[in-house]
Amino acid sequence: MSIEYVLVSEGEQDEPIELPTEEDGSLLLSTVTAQFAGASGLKYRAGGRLRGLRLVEDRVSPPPGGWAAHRYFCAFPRASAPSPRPRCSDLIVLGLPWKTGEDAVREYFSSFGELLMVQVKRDAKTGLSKGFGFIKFAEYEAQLRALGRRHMIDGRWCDVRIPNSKDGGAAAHRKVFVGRCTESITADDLREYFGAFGQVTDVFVPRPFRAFSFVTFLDPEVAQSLCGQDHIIKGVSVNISTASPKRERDSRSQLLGWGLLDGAAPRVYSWPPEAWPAHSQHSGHAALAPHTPHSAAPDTKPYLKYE
DNA sequence: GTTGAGCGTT
Repeated sequence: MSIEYVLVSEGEQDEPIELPTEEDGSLLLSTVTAQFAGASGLKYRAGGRLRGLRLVEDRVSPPPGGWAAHRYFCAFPRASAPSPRPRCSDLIVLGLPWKTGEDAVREYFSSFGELLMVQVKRDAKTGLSKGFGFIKFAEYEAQLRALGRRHMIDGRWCDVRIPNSKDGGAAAHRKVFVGRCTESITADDLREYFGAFGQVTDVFVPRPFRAFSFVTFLDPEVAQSLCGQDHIIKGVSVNISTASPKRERDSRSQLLGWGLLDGAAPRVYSWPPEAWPAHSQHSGHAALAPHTPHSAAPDTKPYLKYE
């Protein structure tokens, strides 16, 4: 059997390329992938149906009627192939009452799912709790349920977060600094306003009042897209910038982000434009953040977390 | 009044 050329295209609608067969009449998959990187096999349309070609080792066998009877196109591994579920990480529990031990922590969080690990950190000498601990869930869904909402444990609001030591700085790209805040802008205001741009996973408002806040998004691209902009929230023009220490931000890229290097006028954004009567008393957001303490509990912690 | 509390003896 002599070499012949087979018409192969990447997708069914794409322009075909002639690929040479081997002496035995087979077509090497490596010949296919040389032109169509990532292809895992070949298929063709037979009487309205898709039909796959036999593949053994590197050799694709011709269909029963021979290569010339059809045009072929590539099969690719599923992009959304059985995606390995994200693994659970250790989670830090912050703000535990001094009296709370591992038994109470375990009992509380086991309602979210099976726990693989519970620790309450203690002073080595005194044995007294340091007020934080670590947990690990068996199921990622349980981790998602526990993250990003606050937890009332033994009478105190506690936070569950990915430990700083584990997130590799990824959180920084999802977080923005909101400068020029006034005291009238609450965590709920920020969550509602910025929720229009993407899912907000954390809002930090320092207490006592300081003229800034932090807003963390689920999607780092949302956070990055907002950096450098001015927005009007409840009539207040706030400035959004990257959430990193000041001295690390004094760079050309930041100036570019502000639109100050290419001559563009700084823009002021407001979304939605009519949503913020200047003096509205914020209300009715409990449904958005059902676990937010509001005035229900004396809460000395400076920030509110959501979802 | 423009940069956050606290982060793991093994």
